[in-house]
Amino acid sequence: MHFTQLLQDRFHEALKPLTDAPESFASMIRPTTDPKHGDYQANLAMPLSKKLGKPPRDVAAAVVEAVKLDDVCETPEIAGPGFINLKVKDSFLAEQIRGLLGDARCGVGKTDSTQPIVIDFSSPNVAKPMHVGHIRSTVIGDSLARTLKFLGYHTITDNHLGDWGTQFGIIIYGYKHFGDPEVVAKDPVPELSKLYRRVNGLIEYRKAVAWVPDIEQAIETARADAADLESQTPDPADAKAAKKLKKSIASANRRVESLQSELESLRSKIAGVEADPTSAADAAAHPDIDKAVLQETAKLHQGDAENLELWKKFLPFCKDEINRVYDRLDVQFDHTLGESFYHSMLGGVVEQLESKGLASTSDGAVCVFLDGFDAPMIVRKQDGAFLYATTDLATLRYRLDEFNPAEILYVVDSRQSEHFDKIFAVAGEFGLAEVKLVHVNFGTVLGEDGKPMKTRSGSLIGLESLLDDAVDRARTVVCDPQRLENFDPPMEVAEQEMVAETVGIGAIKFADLGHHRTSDYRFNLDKMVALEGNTSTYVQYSYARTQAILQRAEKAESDVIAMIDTHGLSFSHVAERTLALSLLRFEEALLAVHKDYAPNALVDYLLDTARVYSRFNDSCHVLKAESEAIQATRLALVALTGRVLQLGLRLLGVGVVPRM
RNA sequence: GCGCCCAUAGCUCAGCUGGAUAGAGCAACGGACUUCUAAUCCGUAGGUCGAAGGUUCGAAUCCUUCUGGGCGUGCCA
Repeated sequence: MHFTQLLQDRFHEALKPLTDAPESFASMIRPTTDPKHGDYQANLAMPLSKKLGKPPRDVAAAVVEAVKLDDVCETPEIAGPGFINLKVKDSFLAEQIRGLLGDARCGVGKTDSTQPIVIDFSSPNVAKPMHVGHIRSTVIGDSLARTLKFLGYHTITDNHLGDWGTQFGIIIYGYKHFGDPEVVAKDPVPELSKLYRRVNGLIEYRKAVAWVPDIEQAIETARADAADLESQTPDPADAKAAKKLKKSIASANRRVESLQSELESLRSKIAGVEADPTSAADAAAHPDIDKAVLQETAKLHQGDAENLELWKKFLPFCKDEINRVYDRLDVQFDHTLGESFYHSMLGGVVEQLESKGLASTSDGAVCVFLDGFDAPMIVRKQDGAFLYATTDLATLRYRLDEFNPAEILYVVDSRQSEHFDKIFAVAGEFGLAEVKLVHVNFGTVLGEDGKPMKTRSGSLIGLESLLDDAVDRARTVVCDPQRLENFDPPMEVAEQEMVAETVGIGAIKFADLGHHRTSDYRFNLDKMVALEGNTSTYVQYSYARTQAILQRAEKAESDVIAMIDTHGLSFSHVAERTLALSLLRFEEALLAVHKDYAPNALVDYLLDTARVYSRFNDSCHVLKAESEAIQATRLALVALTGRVLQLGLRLLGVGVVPRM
């Protein structure tokens, strides 16, 4: 059901005789912001009046006269300068709600489109622990995939794993120097993680040690700059220059502060290693560990038998590690074609670029120079190694050959915008642009302080511990003994755990998806899991209430349909009508998600519908309804609300529980 | 230097291709429970939509300039 579309079609017909651009005016129909103006408003009379040279209210009257709406709407009203206010007829609403009963799709249509949409998302580096930065791509991509698939599109999800990079050099080095083959064979996943952390810690230690003098020097310079600026006396006659000087001083001081905080974090990292006897001994014994790791990586890429064998042996375990997180998040992929899959195709990509005259050698690197970009896209380094731009081009070509998609969505951080601008530009010149390429970019997850989220020591926060925290908090809330007393039969521990997991994981996903993807947002676990507010808990709770009512009434949806067939469906309270209208707007919410690739449209819709339901719940008693006819309508609304909320949450990747 | 993005209530955030009095949640204050789960609902208060111009019937939304902030910027991904 798509009211806006229906109304637009009707107006389109009526506008044909009045203008040669009926669709542009018909598109000026939207839901009202204030219910006193009805349900929908058409704002086309004002702009149209100028074209026709007639007063807008006269134009509105003419349009109202021409448009055929009597089966759908009450008589339109003309208000203010020429707004046409539309109110959907109760009989039409009732008819549509009747149509939703028994419809598993909740009134949402299916597209005819058959050409696939490839969705590239998550794409972590295996062997490295997943961190908070991976939430967004994973959760947004999964939600888009679920939503598009439900809308009828042939979706193909692909997790473009980083499975061929330095992190394997790290593990291989760790295995060769610190690994115990027996222990690794016995318990590979945690052992490999341990090896990764051990070696990576040493590399970071070395980097930190190397950086400290640079940073100290930089602080000196920045301090001197600041002091120099402060010593200048502003010209009192030139207010603008004085202001600019003040600004420069503030900026210089900020720079000093930021460098100092970086220095502090480096020092704490160094102190951490040196305080631990094992780490300190490691650090002393492996002074060139960073270079050695790069050598192990290079050997792997060159096909060194030993390293290749280790890579083949370890990769499945590294995948197990990330799959554990995906299982917990309930995220699946159709394909997991990592960087290693494209390794053999990279040379060919570079050759083709060169033979087509797109690439040229500059400073020993193979570059593609593009109009409108200062820096070239480098596809092969001086040392012969390929870069991610090369892999992305190879991946694009493979996807076109293999899947013949209409669209490819890249759910990747906004900071890579320029990279994708270049990739898309080259794709055009490379003959790979017979497809809509979209960088579905997203902002950064920030901590409480408004800076990118990190632990005190400066490292990124692990994703799994974050999920654990969320579930722990959800548990204390969900398993509050006072609340548990309300349940009959009592809630066993297993059910409590299930509820805590569903609420905790859902809270993180829902909060992430609730923000527009392009904006940065502050991560606040307390707010996400809170009982009050714009949270998944609120929607999940609303769902649980619908199920409680249906259970008490001992009615399945089929029983409700039978009741409606006997009594009909009609509204006796404004809250019923408002809820009905909201339920029928589900399709519009899903199409809005598709349009901007922005799941927050669905989050907003679900919160609004849950809120409307809460009001309905408050003012319209179901079991004590005044008559069986009224009860039939209310039961229908309750059953449909339950299904819409459940389905909507499912498309966000969020689960529900029957009671909480 | 150049490029991209952002600035909306005390706080966290919405605001669709320009529409009527700019919304929600949190926090604050005042109400409603012998509950179909009060994890709820109702009400009050809170805004010069960073600033200034412009486009027009009409601007948070489009354009220009300015201010403040973030990110990116030739061999990491």
